[in-house]
Amino acid sequence: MAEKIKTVRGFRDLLGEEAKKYRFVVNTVRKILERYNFEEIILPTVEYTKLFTRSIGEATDIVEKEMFTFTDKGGRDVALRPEGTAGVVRAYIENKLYADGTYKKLYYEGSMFRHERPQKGRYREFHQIGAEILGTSNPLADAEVIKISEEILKTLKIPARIEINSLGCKKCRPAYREALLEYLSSHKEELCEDCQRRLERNPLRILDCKVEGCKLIASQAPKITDYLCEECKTHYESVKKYLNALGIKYTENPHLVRGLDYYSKTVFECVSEELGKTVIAGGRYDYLVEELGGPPTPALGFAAGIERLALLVKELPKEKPLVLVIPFGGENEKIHALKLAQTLRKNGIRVELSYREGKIRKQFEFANKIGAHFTVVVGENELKEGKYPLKNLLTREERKLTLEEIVETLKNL
RNA sequence: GCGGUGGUAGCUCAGCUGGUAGAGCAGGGGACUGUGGAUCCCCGGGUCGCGGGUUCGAGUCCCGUCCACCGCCCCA
Repeated sequence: MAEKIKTVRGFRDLLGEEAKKYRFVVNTVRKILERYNFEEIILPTVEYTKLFTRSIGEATDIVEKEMFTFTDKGGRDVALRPEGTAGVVRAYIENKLYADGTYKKLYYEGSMFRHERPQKGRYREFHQIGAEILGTSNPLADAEVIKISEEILKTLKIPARIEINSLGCKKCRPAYREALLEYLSSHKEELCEDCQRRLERNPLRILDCKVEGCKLIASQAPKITDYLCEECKTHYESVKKYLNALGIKYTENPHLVRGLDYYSKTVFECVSEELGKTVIAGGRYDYLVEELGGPPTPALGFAAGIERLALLVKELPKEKPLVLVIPFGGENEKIHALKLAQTLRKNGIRVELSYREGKIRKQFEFANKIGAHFTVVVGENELKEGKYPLKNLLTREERKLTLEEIVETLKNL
């Protein structure tokens, strides 16, 4: 045998149940988003590397070590997208979607790439479905984005807690940062190695550290919510008021910070206890559009990890019952079965025509193996009589029916 | 990127201190020539992840490497 070629590390096939669950998640989320009047945007997979370094932040792990970057044959410095928001914002600016003076609601879906250590629920190619609202600072939008996330989880029957926080804005964050830095510096010696490094680069992340000692220090740290400016405080209060009005259960987590630099004001995460991982996350990014060369435009959005959600889907919607049409005999019977199968399919029935040869017993074993619910045998007797035995494999009950009667019986199951 | 565990048949795994592979399930056929999941009988199938080393001899020991899983970092 020739050398077997395998998938590249961190890349994989989705098939069978996994593929079905994946599709179920995507279809469910799409339906919800379209009910909220989001429009789909189909984005390129490859963008200039600069788009991501500028949006996500130079000092983030994603940019520092996780991007799939390469130079194309024209010498362009490009990358496989590690997330979707940057692309949407780029498209928003490039296509001048701000021109009509309203806000835009867009959703996308597709592969994202991050060169990380693979694990269950974490691959180098993974899929997200996300939505963005560009051009509004109204806290109603923040509440609705969180509402959508909750609705996704509820519809998929996935338990997850919703955590929210506010990261403030350009006005209030610097003061907080300073206070935090001052507090953390006074405890520098007690922090873990990573956090000592973070102190310089991204002190906010220390709040999120999992090391016990750091957690303790973090728990005493000044809270961003105590430092919010009037505007941010009002905004945050409004968001919470709307969430309460919608009956959404959430917990405030003053230590919730996100890994991407572009967030401001509202941030949130939906965390699955079972997975121990975040399944949906998002927030507001009021400066990103401007930083990427567009007009000042407040915006927000979220992204859902499709595989992570799929991993938590326990039950799939019922499929149409499968009918196995079994030709039994020679060429005449095969041709008859071939046409009979078409008639059933034309009526919306899911039909497999058996290509299997041999004894009738083997045909029924085959029917079981492929999970058929019904069988129809097309043999010599049937051609003579014009009636076919429709058998329900679960109840083992069999009735001789005409083709029309079979169609009538199966059509609406 | 760091640490840990593991890779033997399609699947789950056994294989003691080195002596050139085995079970269960699955698969194919038959008992049973137009009716299935049971039972019995028979059968096929493996470069023991890959490469190197030690050895008369390596699935077994050593080194490297790849892959998977778990934890960390980080994240959807």
